[in-house]
Amino acid sequence: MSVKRNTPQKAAVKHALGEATGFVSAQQLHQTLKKHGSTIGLATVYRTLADLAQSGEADSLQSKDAEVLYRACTTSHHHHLICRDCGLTLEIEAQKLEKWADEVAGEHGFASPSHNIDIFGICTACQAKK
Amino acid sequence: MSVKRNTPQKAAVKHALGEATGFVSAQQLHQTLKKHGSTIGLATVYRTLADLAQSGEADSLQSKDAEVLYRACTTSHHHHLICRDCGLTLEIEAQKLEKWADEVAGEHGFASPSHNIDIFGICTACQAKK
DNA sequence: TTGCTATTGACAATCATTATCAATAAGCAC
DNA sequence: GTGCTTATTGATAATGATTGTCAATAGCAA
Repeated sequence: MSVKRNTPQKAAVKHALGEATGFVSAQQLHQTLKKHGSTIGLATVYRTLADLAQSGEADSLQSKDAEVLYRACTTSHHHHLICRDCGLTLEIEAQKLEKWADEVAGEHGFASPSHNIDIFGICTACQAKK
Repeated sequence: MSVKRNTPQKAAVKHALGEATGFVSAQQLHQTLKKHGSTIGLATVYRTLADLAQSGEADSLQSKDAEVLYRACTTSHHHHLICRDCGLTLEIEAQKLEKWADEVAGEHGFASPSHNIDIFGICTACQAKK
């Protein structure tokens, strides 16, 4: 049960994640930080992101090619509407859905239900670009 | 535009996938096939699974630790209710959901909507084991 | 300031997946 | 059946994200 410490590295990762527009990978974040002069280590970026995801300060999501993407978010439960082109992300509230998912699980006798729900599409800006 | 050929290897992968109870990884499937005496190569298992997923004969899903899991399925669109313990999987129909997802996308101006929806829980059998 | 130890960063190790490529074998015409 | 074309296979190397290791560093409480 270790006590957490505040370090400039953690602050930097947190800040960089907040600046990003959509979901970003640990690798991308590391590149960005280095471009801005940071000497932060790649492993530290991974560790910090894992912590943030753990504590609910960031959402994570698997991309198509087997890398994990992260994004700063509100701590309340929500889902995402994500642009397949530019990665723009909107947070979606869906009380109805939560209820539906839990009901479906209950109907089949499943306990401790949880779910993954993400919607993808092409945002208006990216549509205009074509 | 190559013409597909039927090979015993493809049939074996397809059969093994059908035998599996829930989602399995390419690695697991390869182990299983070898245990049953097959000399199939790992790369072939990967290739065949990718083809099946492409053609809609199998569903794929990302597990927590960055591996892709596959499962034989009906070709119509559906979602899954998956046991976190034993991997038991049920297919779920949800017209309401499809509609809801498309509506949400439309409301925000997103085109060509698609979605990932999976529900997890502990099935009755696994609850009983505790 | 001092001491304890959480944290860091460079690098090695792991692991799933993909690419390479020579050898094999489907499918087809005859 | 025979022979030809080329899709497919399987062994292995290569890739790339992520995690483990460990000595050095630096929070933070006293």
